[in-house]
Amino acid sequence: MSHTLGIRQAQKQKTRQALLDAALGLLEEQSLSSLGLREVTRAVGVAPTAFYRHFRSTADLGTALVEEALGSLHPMIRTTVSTADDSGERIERAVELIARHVDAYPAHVRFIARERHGGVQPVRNAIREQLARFGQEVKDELAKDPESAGWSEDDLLMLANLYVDQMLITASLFLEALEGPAEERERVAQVATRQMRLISIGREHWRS
Amino acid sequence: MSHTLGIRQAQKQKTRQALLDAALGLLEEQSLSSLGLREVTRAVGVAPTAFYRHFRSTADLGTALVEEALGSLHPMIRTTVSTADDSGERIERAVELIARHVDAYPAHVRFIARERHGGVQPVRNAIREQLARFGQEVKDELAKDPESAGWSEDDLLMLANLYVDQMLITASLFLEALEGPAEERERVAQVATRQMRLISIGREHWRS
DNA sequence: TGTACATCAGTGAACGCGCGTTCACTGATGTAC
DNA sequence: TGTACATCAGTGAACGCGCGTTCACTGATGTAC
Repeated sequence: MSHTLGIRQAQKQKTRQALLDAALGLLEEQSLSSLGLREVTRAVGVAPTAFYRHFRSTADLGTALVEEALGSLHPMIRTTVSTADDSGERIERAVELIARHVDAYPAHVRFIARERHGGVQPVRNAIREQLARFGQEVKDELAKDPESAGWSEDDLLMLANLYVDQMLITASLFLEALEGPAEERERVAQVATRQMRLISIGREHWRS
Repeated sequence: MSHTLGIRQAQKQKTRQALLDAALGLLEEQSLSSLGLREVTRAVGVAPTAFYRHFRSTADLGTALVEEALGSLHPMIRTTVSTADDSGERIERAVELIARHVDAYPAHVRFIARERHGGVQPVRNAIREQLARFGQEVKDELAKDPESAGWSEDDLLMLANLYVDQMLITASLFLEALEGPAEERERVAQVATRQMRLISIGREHWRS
């Protein structure tokens, strides 16, 4: 039998989500360090003081947004990296996946790109931790690949982080291209694919 | 004969520079989009209204900081990329150069990393333009290299931008390591060197 | 060189405004019996 | 099922404060003769 939340709990979660959504919208045009608590509650339509029932501060809300933006991506990344088909196709599929993710969640991607080096330390730390997890996970999947025979753990992690950084750069370029014509997005996809391919060629010929 | 600035002009430039310096200091712990004009003037010790004699807004000050942070780097990058010696040594020298630059100008590097995707559009644009110039310049130098025979202009630019992005990532990692122990900085240098080397290996075996 | 006037970087008072945070509250929901 | 009490998400008034911007000003520097 499914556990139904009480009415009170359900309403609270709804308000909390509304605050997160409103904040994410406002953050398209500013940084977290200038986001005001009153702005957020005004956008939702609740009293400023209601904010404190859910978050200690806007920085606290920011770390919740990091979890929302990156927390659910881990399985997706694992399967994308691990799927064993032709290396060239795998890269094209990865780039395609990034493009679709940026289309579907532009505000989340923008938030991560912006706050990764932003002015709010707890949020930077939360993002860094998530990206480090991505790095480890990509490393784990790469390790299973026969191509990784003879690779040290350090070198595998070095390569994994190179891929992760490259994915982020690509996502951020797709984001910029969202407002432009479709050709621009196609150009970004082609450049990203060739860069990933070049890295993969480097991997094939690597001797530690 | 050298042209001496009038006393008035000299004093004005001095105040302007003091505003830029103070802003850069304040931006170590926040984003430009939350930097207040009064904060800056207070830090310098002038009246808030004096700000308007030099900048229209904090966004305007931001674009001036972009020029200060990146404008003088073009010759340095050109010579680093173009110097023709062993490829492995060139990479080590480049990483070393980045490390020293981060040591010498940590606040400038932080500012660029933070505002590249920050909440102030004119500043993002100014940074994008400077980085695009870096990409073109690196491409020009790579083109002179005998290794680039048979490479299309597009592929050379793709590779050049890969190097530029990699330099930025490396600079940002050195920045984080600044507060840590010396071993951490050494680790960053080694990882960055190997990543650059892997990219260069990819370059050697690239077939368009 | 000296004088009379123009320029303009920096001042200081004043303004209206939105901010984060506190506090006691209300009334719907939850719980014990 | 009905009743009496507890919980707690959201309210609304109030606070002191710093913000960006305006304006007329001052007095050192610059310029014309």
